[in-house]
Amino acid sequence: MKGPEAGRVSIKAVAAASGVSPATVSKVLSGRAEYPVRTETAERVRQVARELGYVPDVAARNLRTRQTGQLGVVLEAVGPSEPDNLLGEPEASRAVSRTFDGAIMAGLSGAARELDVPALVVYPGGQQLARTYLDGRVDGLLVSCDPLRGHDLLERLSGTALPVVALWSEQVPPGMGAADVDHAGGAAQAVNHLLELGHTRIAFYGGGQASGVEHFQRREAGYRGALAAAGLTALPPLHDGTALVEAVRRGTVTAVFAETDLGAAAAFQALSGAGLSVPQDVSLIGFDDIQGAEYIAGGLSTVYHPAAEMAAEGVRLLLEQLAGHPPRQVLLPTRLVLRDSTGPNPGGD
Amino acid sequence: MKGPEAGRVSIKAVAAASGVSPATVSKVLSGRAEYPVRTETAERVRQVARELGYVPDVAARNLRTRQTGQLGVVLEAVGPSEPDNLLGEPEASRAVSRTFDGAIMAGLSGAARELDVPALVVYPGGQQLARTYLDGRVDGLLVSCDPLRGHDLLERLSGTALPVVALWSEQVPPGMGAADVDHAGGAAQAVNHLLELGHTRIAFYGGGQASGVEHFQRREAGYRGALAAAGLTALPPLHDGTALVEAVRRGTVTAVFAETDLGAAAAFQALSGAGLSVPQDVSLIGFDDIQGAEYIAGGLSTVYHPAAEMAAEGVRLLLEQLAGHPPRQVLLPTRLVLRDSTGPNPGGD
DNA sequence: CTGTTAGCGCATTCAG
DNA sequence: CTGAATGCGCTAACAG
Repeated sequence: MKGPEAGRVSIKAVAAASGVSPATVSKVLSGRAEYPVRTETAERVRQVARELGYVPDVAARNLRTRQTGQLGVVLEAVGPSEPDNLLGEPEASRAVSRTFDGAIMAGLSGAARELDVPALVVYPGGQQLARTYLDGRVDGLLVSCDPLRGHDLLERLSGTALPVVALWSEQVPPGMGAADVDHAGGAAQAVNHLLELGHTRIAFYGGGQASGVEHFQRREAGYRGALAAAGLTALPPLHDGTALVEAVRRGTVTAVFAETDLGAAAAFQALSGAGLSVPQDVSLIGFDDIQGAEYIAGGLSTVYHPAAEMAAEGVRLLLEQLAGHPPRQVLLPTRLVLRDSTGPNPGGD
Repeated sequence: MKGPEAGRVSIKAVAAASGVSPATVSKVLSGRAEYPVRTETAERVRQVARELGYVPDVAARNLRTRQTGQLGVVLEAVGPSEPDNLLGEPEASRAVSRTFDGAIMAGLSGAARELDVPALVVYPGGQQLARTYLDGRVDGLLVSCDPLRGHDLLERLSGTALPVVALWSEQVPPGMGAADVDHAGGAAQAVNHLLELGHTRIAFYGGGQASGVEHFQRREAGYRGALAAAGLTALPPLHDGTALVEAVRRGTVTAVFAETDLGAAAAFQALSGAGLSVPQDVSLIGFDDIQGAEYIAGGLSTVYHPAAEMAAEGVRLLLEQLAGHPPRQVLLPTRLVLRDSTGPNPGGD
């Protein structure tokens, strides 16, 4: 039984118990080949260490080696107690990140595990505090950017010696890595899908207040780009349910690309409230593939948002930087998820 | 300009620059009253520290003080790369935690910020690895319990000197704190709401495979308890859409309490596919208040699941334990969220 | 009130 | 191949 004393076994105790010096124990347990130790001795030391329940003290190790192996994480959405935003940030922005914080953590954890990062240090201050990330707690920092405010932190960090990778950000100060989702590309996938179904009158549903959110702007840009590439022009964006219903009734639009799945849900609610059906009267496609998307609009066609993959990529990028490579910027590809809310264009065009 | 050299300013440099000894600097910057320092001196030291951009080295501090102020976190859902479960864990279990990991992190972060916890250390190994949490990285550990596997880890941890608080767990080994959601109470709130609307034939929708999940069992128990308290007997549980539709058509049930919001979404889909409407033909209430619940079933009445609050409470409990208080177990109250999927019982009874 | 001394536990020299 | 000596940066004890 190792017992509660396990934490108190130091390298010195192991050394004494196995009849070697602390230095030798350290060499053995470091596992590194550049320290030649007789196999026999090494074996015995390892055995004794195991028996004694030796656990290396990371504080001492960190102090000595001047690094931790740990990566820092700044999450953007830090909970209900976060002070209200002074900039009048649209609610949509926060909702997006709240939706994906779980996925972010999952992606980070998965990558960390695979790449042998012993721990992730989450700074609870979010991006509010100008606190220091340079206190030696971590070797590098992942910043999950607020679409509206993230850049401040990045700017402040850009002068420091701390390697940084931005998540959810395409543009970063020089010297930083970045991983983001290809919002424009995803929007184009959605629009192309509708085009292939024969639709030509395709509207964008969303925008309005939330247009301050860069991701959504890129989605709209992707939508416009895909239409332009097909020789079509974008219709005026639909900002609410009544405008949508009206446009569908008039036959002005036969398909709708919603900014988000939640937007698609709202659109569907307006539509079905007006007696219009999906996809018979109008095709509907969203963006995000949120949990429960299969229950929206009788099974929502949408674009998968690779938040977890992006986070995992961020870990890889940061580790790359720590290994001395120059920072890179990466855009993660989305993927169509087709369910039942999109169908062929019934009309002539 | 502090510049990239900020991290290299040690307490010794500050001492030299302000003409005092390192110890005095330490005393000043510790801010603790038990070390009396002349206000004048203190002022000067602080000033110099600021000018030099001094940042305390946590590794050194941790080594010296034998504590970190940091709290460890073991999240259960650790992403897509998690090795498949050998126990045949129902998908539902994972879905629940994935849904709430974002909320958990938000709650932890918020509480950590308010209570001046400098950082949360997330162990990426999840509950898979038997890795050590005793390496001095953290002063205490929060374990977000897998409904099925969490207890193993808790057992293994219960012999150690590390203070532990379990999240999402009612029963814990002696000596541990715990915070959980009051699933049974929440279910009772839902059922009581239906009873107040005049329903007496109230069915539980869910169970089936997922019945291995303790939380869901407690929800069902709460449902039964509330009915029993009203002098009613529970109906046979409905495990799928067809059973549900049939029961409603027969008039056997007039109201349904679904195990989860996602379950409610599935129920609604089956119902509306069969031409039945909510709440006219049958009232429907869920559990969780997931994002998008307002779009389920035309606005789902449900029970708010205080995951973030539970996590925040966990931080408080752990800090309490670290301060020497005995561990406590806390159940977080749920709250009804009424929307449009529940209505009065139209029938005679 | 302030300075001096002594280590926290480990990883790295450099001798042997 | 192994061991003795050194110090990472800080803070707790004690001496002034």
